[in-house]
Order: sequence, then structure tokens, then C-alpha cells
Amino acid sequence: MVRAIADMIVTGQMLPGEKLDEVSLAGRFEVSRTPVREALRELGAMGLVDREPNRSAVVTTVTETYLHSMFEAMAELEAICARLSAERMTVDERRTLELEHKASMKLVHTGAEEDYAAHNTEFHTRLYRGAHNDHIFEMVTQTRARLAPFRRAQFRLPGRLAKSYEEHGRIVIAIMRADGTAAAQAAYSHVEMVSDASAVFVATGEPGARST
Amino acid sequence: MVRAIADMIVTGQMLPGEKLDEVSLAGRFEVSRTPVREALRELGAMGLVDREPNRSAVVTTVTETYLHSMFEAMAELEAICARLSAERMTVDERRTLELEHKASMKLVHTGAEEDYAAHNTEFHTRLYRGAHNDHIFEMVTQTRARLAPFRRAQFRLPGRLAKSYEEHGRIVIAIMRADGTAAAQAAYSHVEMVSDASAVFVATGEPGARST
DNA sequence: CGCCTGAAAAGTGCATGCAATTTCATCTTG
DNA sequence: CAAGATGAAATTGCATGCACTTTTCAGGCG
Repeated sequence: MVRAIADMIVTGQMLPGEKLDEVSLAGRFEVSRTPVREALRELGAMGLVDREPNRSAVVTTVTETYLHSMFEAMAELEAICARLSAERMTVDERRTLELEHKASMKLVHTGAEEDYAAHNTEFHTRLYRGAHNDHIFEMVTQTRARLAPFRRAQFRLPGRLAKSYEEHGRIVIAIMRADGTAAAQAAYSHVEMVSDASAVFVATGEPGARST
Repeated sequence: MVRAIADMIVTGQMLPGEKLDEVSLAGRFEVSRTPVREALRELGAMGLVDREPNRSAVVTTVTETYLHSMFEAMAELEAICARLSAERMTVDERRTLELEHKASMKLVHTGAEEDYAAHNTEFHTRLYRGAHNDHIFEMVTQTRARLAPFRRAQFRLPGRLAKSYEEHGRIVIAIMRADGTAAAQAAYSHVEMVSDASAVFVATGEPGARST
């Protein structure tokens, strides 16, 4: 159930500031309020909802500066993962990463945004796993989840798919060369691009853009 | 109440693997089981306790490899904070950091372990704040909390106080020079030292050492 | 003597109910 | 007409109770 509610937030079905009242959710999931309350607590600890005493839980509205801090943190974390991946990935991991990347080229050509988005998620997850550090994996995964609402529309920008593919390519090459510094550099600027692309939608008031 | 239980875990009053049964805690805090359950959920989301269906919550036992991954993550995070602090701290923040650092010298000479530990916490917190990135601040703070049980005894190692002071000094100097690279380097190796110092106690079976 | 079996005890998961707080609409007043 | 006061409805916080699962332990069996 935590997963279900988290998904609704992360996928943008619930907008920041929206109230999550316990009885409605209890009805929606056909359980009593007790498990709902526990789920909301957990979501609160995850940073997805804000809770104040005697008030309804609300989907967290991130301020513009906090959003910026998350994107910056994301860039740093991805840079670390890319560097460690360049140093630590097994030959199998490297080969798979490269193969999957090259396979995604045809998605770019056909302009399959949905499919490319899925590939993109997997690509980055491979990077996180390749760092061989479970705690970093958890941090980067959680941060990525909280940023999801703001990244969603990025591939709708014209030419973004091709750009993304090209940036991935730079990361892959650096990792294949075991060049940690270059990999970190490439990953950092890749996230910066995503951040810029997302900023467009934030500014135009797309889902999740409302800020305090 | 979450805070109270978290403190018991972080300060080592509760050892990894220890069961947290709801009725006892309810009695201990003189409330019913409901708020206790919610607190345990939250602690679970924070990674301090493990919860499985129909089983008592237990204080998280970190495996040796996961502990290692947390220390490594901590080094990376502190390095980032030090680098960003070197680039972004205001003159006030820099001055305070330096003053507090120099003031701590006499704690080293008198061998006041408790007081130095308190100073140490504040020193690092200043570093985290100096990065001017709220999300990174949250991540590093949470990671630090989870590592607390394993770092506790480090200052009991002979000569550790002086070493720590010296390492802090290197970080301070780099930050005063606005040399981000040197600051990151100094912070990273500082955490590595702490990791090594803590490993001694983990190996000897001090509180929090039990691993799966 | 050790191991399996099963029943009792203990503990968790969830529903429900009540007190306390917040919220919202309406009424009052300057 | 706007701003504040007021009371009822809605909502949260917590206690309690019951069903179900896990654990424990005593007795029987190999």
C-alpha cells in the first residue's frame, strides 16, 4: 500500500499540496484507517508527504531551492556512481551496459519516448548497481524517486532523446576505458542537462511544479 | 517518541538484533500500541529497525559489507560537503569554523574525550551546512546517524584526538583557501581514518558490532 | 538422549470507537 | 461590506478488542 500511494505521488497522479485524508484512502484501499495511518507515517519518513500534528498529510511541495538542491545532489551522486562503476564494474556489467546502450539507438530513431524512458531508467539503475555500494544505491534511488515527478516530461522536449543518447554514450565510453574521472564528469553534466530540461516544465507549471 | 527510540539505538543502548516488541514499548512510554506501531514504521523507513510481517521489529543489524558501504558513502558525502563548503561558505561561516576549530585544541591537550566528541559533531555539522544544499545535508545527517553506534568509541584510541584535530586542520585550511579539491581530499581521508579507527572496535565485538 | 509434535502463550495486524482538534460555513458586529 | 466570532461537521490521535500468526515449551516417540 505504501508502494501504491508512493507511485501515485511519483507518477504525478497526485499533485504537491494535495491532501491525503485517512478515511478516503481507507475507503480507496478497502481497509481501516489504522494501516493507512502507518503508511502515511512511512511516506512521511521517506519525504514524499508532509505531516503536521492534527492536520491531514499532504503531498510534499518542494520549494524551488530545495528542488535545485535535489538536482545538484543527484548530479553528485550520479557522478560518484559513474566513477565507481568505471573502477569496479565486472566485465559482464560493462558489456551489458554497452549492449543495452547501443540497442537503445533505434528507440531514438523511432522516437519511442515511452520505451526510451524505460530504457533510461534501466541504464541509470545499472550505473547505480555498478558502483557496488549498497548505501549509495539506496540514497541515489530514493533521490531519483523524489525527482521523478519533475523529470517526467523531459523527453517531450524536441531533440532531447538524441541528446540523452549522446550523453549516455560519453558515460559508457569512459566506463569502458575505466576512466573514473571522465565518467564522473560525463555523468555530472548529463544530470545538469536533465535538470535544465526539467526546469522548463517546472517554470511552465506542469504537474509537480507548484512551489511554496 | 520516534526520537527517543532512535536515540536508544544510535547511542547504543539497544544493540543490533534486539527485539522491539510493541507491548513493552507501549508500557515503557505509557501509551497504547497504536502510536508505538507507527513509530516503528517510521524507524523502519529510516533504516534503523528491520520489520517483517508478523514478526517483532528488531534493531537493524548491518552486515560488514553494508557497514563498509556506509563508511564509503560517508567519505564521499563529506568530501562533497567539504568541496562545496570551500566554494560557498560565507566569510562568517569560514571564520566561525576556524575559530571553533582552534578553540578545540585545548580539548585535545586536556584529553577531554566527551567534550571533543561534542565539538567534533558540531564541526562536521558546520561542514554539512556550509555546502548550502539541503538535500545533501539530509542525506549526510541520516547516514551519520546510522553510523553513530560504530563511531562512538573511536576517541578512546590512544592519540586519536590529536590525529582528528590535525585532520580537521587540513580541512579548515583548504576551506579558508577556497580550495575545493584539497578540502574534498582532506575530508575523504579524514573519514577513512575514522572508518579504520572504528573498525578496531567492530572487530573486537563492541556494541553494534554484531553482523549477519 | 535427542527430536518431533501440538497446544498454550505471546505478539502482531487490523477494525472500531471515542476524545480532541481543526475546518468550514454562517452569523454577528463595527 | 469586510472582519471577526461561533458552532457544527469533518478529521486526526489514540485506546481497546479480536482474529491470526509466530514462538515456546511440555510431552511423547524413536
